[in-house]
Amino acid sequence: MSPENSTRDPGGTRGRILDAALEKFASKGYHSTRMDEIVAGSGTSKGAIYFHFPNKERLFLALVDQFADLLERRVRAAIEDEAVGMRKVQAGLHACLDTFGKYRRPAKLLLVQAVGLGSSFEMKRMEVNDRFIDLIRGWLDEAIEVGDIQPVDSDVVACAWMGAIYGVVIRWVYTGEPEPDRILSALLPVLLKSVGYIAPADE
Amino acid sequence: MSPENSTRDPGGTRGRILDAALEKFASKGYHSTRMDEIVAGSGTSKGAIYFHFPNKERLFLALVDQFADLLERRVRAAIEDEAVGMRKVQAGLHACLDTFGKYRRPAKLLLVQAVGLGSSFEMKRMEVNDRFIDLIRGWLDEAIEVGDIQPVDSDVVACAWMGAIYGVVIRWVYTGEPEPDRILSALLPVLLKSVGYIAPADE
DNA sequence: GATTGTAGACTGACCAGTCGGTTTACAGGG
DNA sequence: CCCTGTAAACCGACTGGTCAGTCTACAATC
Repeated sequence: MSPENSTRDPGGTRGRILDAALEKFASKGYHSTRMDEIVAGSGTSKGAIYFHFPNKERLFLALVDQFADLLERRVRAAIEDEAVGMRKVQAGLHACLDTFGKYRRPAKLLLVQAVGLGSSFEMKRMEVNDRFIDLIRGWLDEAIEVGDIQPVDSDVVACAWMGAIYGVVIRWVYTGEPEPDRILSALLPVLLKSVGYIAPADE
Repeated sequence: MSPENSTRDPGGTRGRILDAALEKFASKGYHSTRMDEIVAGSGTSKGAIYFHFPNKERLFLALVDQFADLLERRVRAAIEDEAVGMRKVQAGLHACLDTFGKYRRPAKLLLVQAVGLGSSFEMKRMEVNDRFIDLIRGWLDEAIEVGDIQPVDSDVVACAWMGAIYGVVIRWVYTGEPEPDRILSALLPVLLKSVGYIAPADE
C-alpha cells in the first residue's frame, strides 16, 4: 500500500484538494486560510481532506514539496544537455526563471507563504533552499575549475544569486511586473557579469 | 543613568515590552508568539501592553518600523558624505550590510518574520522594501548618468540587489555563516561587478 | 461484509483582547 | 507636611469567538 499518493482515487479528490489548497494558501497565506475554505474550494469535505492528509501542516508541505521537486527536475533536465562551465550555469538559471514564470501561484507559495511560519516549516524551506544553493555552488565551482570565470566566494555568490532571483520573482508575483521575459533578459546577464563572465554572442 | 530603575518609570515599560517582543517575534515568529510570553519576557502585564499598543499587530509593526527607520537613517547618513555615482552606491551598500550585521534579531524580524503574514503586513513590508529599492535605483540611475557604469535595467537590478542582500543576510541570520565581514568583502565586489563597475583600488 | 472513501455536524483547546480594580505621580489647598 | 482629588500607568483573572481536528454515519466497490 502506498499511503502517500494512492493510485486509486475515484473522484480525483486528492488532486482537487491540492488544487484548492494551493489557490488559497498562495493568495491568503497559511494562517489566514481556514480548512473550511479548502473544503469549499475543492468541493469535497472535511472528512476527505483528513483522509488524504494527516493535518493542515502536512497538506501545506505537500504543496511545497510538489513544486520544489518540479523545479529541481526541470533545472536538472535543462543542464543535462549542456556541456560544462558557464553553459550549465546559464541553462540552469534560464530553466529556473522560466519555471517560476510559468507557475506564479506555486512560486508565491514557496517564496513568500512558506517563510516566517514556525520552525517545522523553516526546516523544510531551508532544506529546499539549500538544495538549490548547493546546485548553484556546484556550477560555479565547476566554472571556476574549467577556467570560465575567475575564482569567487562561491558560497556567498550562490546565496546572493538565489536571493536575487527570489527578490525579482517575488516582486513579479505581487505586482505582475517585471514580466518573466524582461526578468530573464535583464537578470541573466547581470548575474553572469557579477562573476565576471561575458557571454559569447552566439544566440 | 540607571535604565533599570527599581520601581516603575513610565517610559521604561514601553521599552521593556518592545525588547521582549523583538526577542520573541524574531525567534518564534509572529503567530507562534503568545502575548503572554511577551508579558512574561518583559516582566510587565497584559494591561501594560494593551495600554501602550492597541493590539498584537501594531506591536509587531512598531518593531518593523523602528528597525526600517534605523536602517534608512544609517544608509542616508552614509551616502551624504560621498560625492556622486558609484561612490554613493558603495557607501550605501556598505552601511546597509553593516547595519544588518550589527542587528541580527531586528534583521530576522524584518527579513523573515514579516514575510508571509496577512495582507496588512505585506503592505508594510512592501512599503519598506520599496523604500530601499527606490533608493538603490536612484543611485544606479545617477551612476549611469554620470557615466560610472553602462546603462542597465535599474528597476530589475535594484530588486535583484535587494534580493541578493536579503539572501545572504538571511542565511547569516539562521546559521551565523557567512560572517558579516566576509559578506561585505565578498558581496560588495560581486554586486558592483554585476553592473560592470570595476572599483578603483583606492582604499 | 469488509475495505476504502466521503460527508458534515460537533467539540474543546486555545489565546487575543477586555474590564474592573489597584497603584503611582503629582498638583493644589489647607 | 499632610491631606485629597484625579489622571495616567499598570495589573491579571476572565471571556468569547474561532477553527483544527474528531467522530459517526453512510456510500460505493471488491
